[in-house]
Amino acid sequence: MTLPGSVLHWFRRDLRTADNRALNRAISLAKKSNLPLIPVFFLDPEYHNPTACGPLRMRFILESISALQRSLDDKCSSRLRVICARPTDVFPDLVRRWGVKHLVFEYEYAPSERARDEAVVADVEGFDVDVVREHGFTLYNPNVLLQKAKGATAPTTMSSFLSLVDDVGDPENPVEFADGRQVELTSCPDATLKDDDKDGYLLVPKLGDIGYEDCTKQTGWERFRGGEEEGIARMDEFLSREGGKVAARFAKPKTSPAAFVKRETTVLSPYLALGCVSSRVFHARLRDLEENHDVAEMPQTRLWGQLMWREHFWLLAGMVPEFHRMNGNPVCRKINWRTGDEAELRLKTWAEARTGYPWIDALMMQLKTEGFVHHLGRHSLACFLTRGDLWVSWEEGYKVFEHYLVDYDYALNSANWMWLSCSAFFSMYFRVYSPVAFAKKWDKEGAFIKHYLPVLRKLPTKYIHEPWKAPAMVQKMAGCVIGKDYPERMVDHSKASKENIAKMKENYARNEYGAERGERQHMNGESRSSESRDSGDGTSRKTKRRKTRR
DNA sequence: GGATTGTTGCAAAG
DNA sequence: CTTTGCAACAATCC
Ligand SMILES: Cc1cc2nc3c(=O)[nH]c(=O)nc-3n(C[C@H](O)[C@H](O)[C@H](O)COP(=O)(O)OP(=O)(O)OC[C@H]3O[C@@H](n4cnc5c(N)ncnc54)[C@H](O)[C@@H]3O)c2cc1C
Repeated sequence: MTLPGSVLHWFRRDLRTADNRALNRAISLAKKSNLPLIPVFFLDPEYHNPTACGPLRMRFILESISALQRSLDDKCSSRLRVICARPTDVFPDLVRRWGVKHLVFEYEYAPSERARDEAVVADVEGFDVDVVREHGFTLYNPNVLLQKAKGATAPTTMSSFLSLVDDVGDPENPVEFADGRQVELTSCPDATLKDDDKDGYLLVPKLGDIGYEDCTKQTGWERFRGGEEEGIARMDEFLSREGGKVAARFAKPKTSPAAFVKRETTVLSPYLALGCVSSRVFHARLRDLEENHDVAEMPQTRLWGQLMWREHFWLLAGMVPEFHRMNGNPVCRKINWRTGDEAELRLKTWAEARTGYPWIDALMMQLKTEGFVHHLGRHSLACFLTRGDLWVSWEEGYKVFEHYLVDYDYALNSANWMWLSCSAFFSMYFRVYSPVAFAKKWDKEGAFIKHYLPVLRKLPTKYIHEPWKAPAMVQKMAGCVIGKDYPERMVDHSKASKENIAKMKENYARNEYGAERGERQHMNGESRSSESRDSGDGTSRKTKRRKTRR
């Protein structure tokens, strides 16, 4: 049974009904042409598999699409279809099956998603399908920013990005669901719904259905629930703390990485990463807030600025090839990270929270049990793995974060790992986080450490940051013998960090980058101008840059 | 071309 | 409690 026609809205990182321009377009097209709206989400084995995507993030995604399904049922009586397949494998069939006339979706900017979208668009080309795309994941259409940018290239520092934003002005205002209009759409014929039901499209699968162990039995850890309503509620709650004063005086480096009962940042990142909350809605709320309160903080550190970091990194991620890797990435310094068995072993020890440094291991436990770590906690983890202590490539850390974080985001994860490893954006490599001193600064009493590392709970506070210093008797009394109940330190931080600073110096002196740095073009599918092709001397191009000194 | 700037370190010395 | 070494960094702004 094929439908005479339909409008397909493909949900990806826009799992919301509010301020969803693409969805609004789909709805108005359906209305105008009297066709049913068919919303679809793909559980794509390329992304939604237990290797790349851990159970906490998977659960968050499933919760978000469940919430979306309910919301769409209520708001426009259009059932969200959830299809377990690669979009490129099934799109032609779906177009035939539903007689798709219009395919609508929001742009994504990461290369693999871009490639997938191009493939799908090519697939449906032969079917006379009108493909409609909107920008909505970020505050700005990247091309609008690039048009105003110097030399049409993305800025690489925050201050120049901010002046660009200043030039361009505020982003477009958020829009209401269905542009605030009444929604009465042509309903989908029962026969079609029946077919879709038979194929299992009408229900959101459970974790167990798609090859995951159920992790919902874990208790005692903070649980971040997916969904648009949850995200909006979280935003509202944060912005109303002390009548907005908390948000108004927000200063990122002053928020505590050790706060776990009540978080000191918004924890909107997972909602922004999946589009449960629109960045433009958040932005508009912050603009409001700043009009009604005195805000003294620097742009970079106040709450509004956090969204600018996101915007900044997404603009770059759409321009820079191999943004999530060192090789082939023109903004990333080439650094001789450790390789081989020793690198494997170190990575494993770090990832299994067995470094022997309570602060680092507690943070890793927080990552694994909750899928979220405060920004400065991520700094500690990332610095330790890379330039601080272990000298293991940031790409390995990236993958571990991708797996465990509920807020995993291609651009933000890449950019921040490069930042922390002094591979890009930040270069003062002698500023090294100490796993002991930094812990003492933020987690003086060790409450955070004890919460996430129960084995250390009975240890006197005096030794909580450096348990190896506790006398044997004290260790025994606390039921925490070093080398038995809790591991020996894997490295001596003061020794390792000094060696690594010296190595950094050598690596910086080589002045090599992952690729030649030249003109770049945003890879967002609108192909603004004809491609500038390299003349064919491909491999011989040096990745060394002119040195200014020495 | 030279000065300025850069979200968020640490430990030791004065 | 402030300054300095770590080591001279890159990008941008005039
Ligand atoms: C090694 C490392 C890896 C990271 N990986 C990710 C990731 O995969 N996904 C992710 O969302 N964030 C990542 N971050 C950035 C940052 O730590 C988180 O965005 C932030 O901690 C989320 O908490 P929040 O929502 O409470 O932030 P808030 O301080 O409340 O900020 C609000 C929003 O601003 C944006 N934002 C905040 N900090 C940054 C930043 N440094 N860079 C870019 N955007 C920012 C986020 O969208 C965030 O939700 C990473 C940071 C580091 C150091």
